[in-house]
Amino acid sequence: MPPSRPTRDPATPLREAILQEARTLLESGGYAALSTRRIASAVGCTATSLYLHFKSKDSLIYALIDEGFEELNRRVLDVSRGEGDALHLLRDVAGAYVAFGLERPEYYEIMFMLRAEQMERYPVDAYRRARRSLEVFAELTALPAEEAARRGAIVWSTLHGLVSLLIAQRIDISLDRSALIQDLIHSAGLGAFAALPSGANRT
Amino acid sequence: MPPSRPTRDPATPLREAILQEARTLLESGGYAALSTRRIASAVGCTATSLYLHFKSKDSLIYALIDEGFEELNRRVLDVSRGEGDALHLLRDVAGAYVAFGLERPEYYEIMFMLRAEQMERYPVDAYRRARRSLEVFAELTALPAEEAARRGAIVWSTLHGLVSLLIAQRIDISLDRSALIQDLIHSAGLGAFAALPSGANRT
DNA sequence: GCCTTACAGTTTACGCTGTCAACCTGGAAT
DNA sequence: ATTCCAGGTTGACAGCGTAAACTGTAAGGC
Repeated sequence: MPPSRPTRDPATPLREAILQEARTLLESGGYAALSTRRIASAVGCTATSLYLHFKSKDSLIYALIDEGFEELNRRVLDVSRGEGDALHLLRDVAGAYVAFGLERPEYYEIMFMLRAEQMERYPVDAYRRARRSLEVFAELTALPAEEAARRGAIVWSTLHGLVSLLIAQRIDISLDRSALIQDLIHSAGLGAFAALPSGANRT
Repeated sequence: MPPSRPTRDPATPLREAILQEARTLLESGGYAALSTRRIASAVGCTATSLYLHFKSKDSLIYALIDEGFEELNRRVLDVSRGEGDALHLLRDVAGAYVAFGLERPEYYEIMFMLRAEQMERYPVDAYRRARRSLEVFAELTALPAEEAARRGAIVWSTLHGLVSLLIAQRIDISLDRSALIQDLIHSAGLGAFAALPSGANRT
């Protein structure tokens, strides 16, 4: 006889079903749409069942964040292995970063726009590993480690500023979006390679 | 006989007392610490009394946001009226913006870091008026309106990126914070004045 | 002096949230 | 046959924003 299935399809065990529903809700309504009870009722179980598979709601969200970083890393690292000089590569990488943010704003939101106290329990080392793609900005500068790290952070800040303001709809809509993005990516290149007061660089 | 005071000190009518307590809670615990019930119990009234003076919790927060913009505008406009060439003025203004963000992170949070759907009801024109200081970035470039607006948005994005990542504690703490800020402000100057592919500019 | 009106607050309640403790239940192992 | 346990459920708790109904008090008009 078949191994006695529960009411749910065993091909998608509960944990995966919960994750899948969380993805759907996130993509359709952003972070605000994620609630344990809503997930549970869509999946066909009770809210507390969620805690059999995830330590907390936060840790469920961390799983989604990980998925987001996986995609971001894939996109960025793909592009970073392309051809061309460092400046053009950096612009391509920057473009890939911005594209990810604008194409998957809900993922970007939980990855980079949640307030710190809501992220407290996200393991620091996991976060560092997850942010792998951000190091690419630094590496492309080919500067000494500390200088490179600073330039990388500057590039990241620059891109993050635009992406988060666009997602939050704070930028004047009368501005030509793609021109703005182009200019800013160019500007990020300047931030990475142009002469800064602090030292080593090339024009 | 005295005009029969209610249990509360009439010198600070309820609306002001609520605002004051909201300020205190915001400054001590950020947006997450703001709850109608917590405010009410600290003030000595019920949660629903709040709705006699504010349309909703959101509109109470808008009042705080307005206060934040008032301070930001004061700081930025003060500096923008200083002496020096446009580039140095822009760096001073950028410095003032960043300083505000880092010195009043809880205000910065509700002003610029809340997700869009939570801000939906903030009147668009009020928001435009509130953001007066952001136009300074554009004005200092002394470029044709459209180009200036784009450059201004780029500068703002750049600064916002750094401030929001610092506030959210996403930037590697091993980096020298003030050097980073210096570099980024320099970089924002480049974004405003350097040659971009799109046209009019000066070195 | 009495009645009306308006205001300023409270009580109560609704539906929502994340989470915990206790309970149940069906199948596998002893 | 009995025990054990993983995987679920029920019920509850404390908190949230907010709407409706109620209460007490002050001021104004007659």
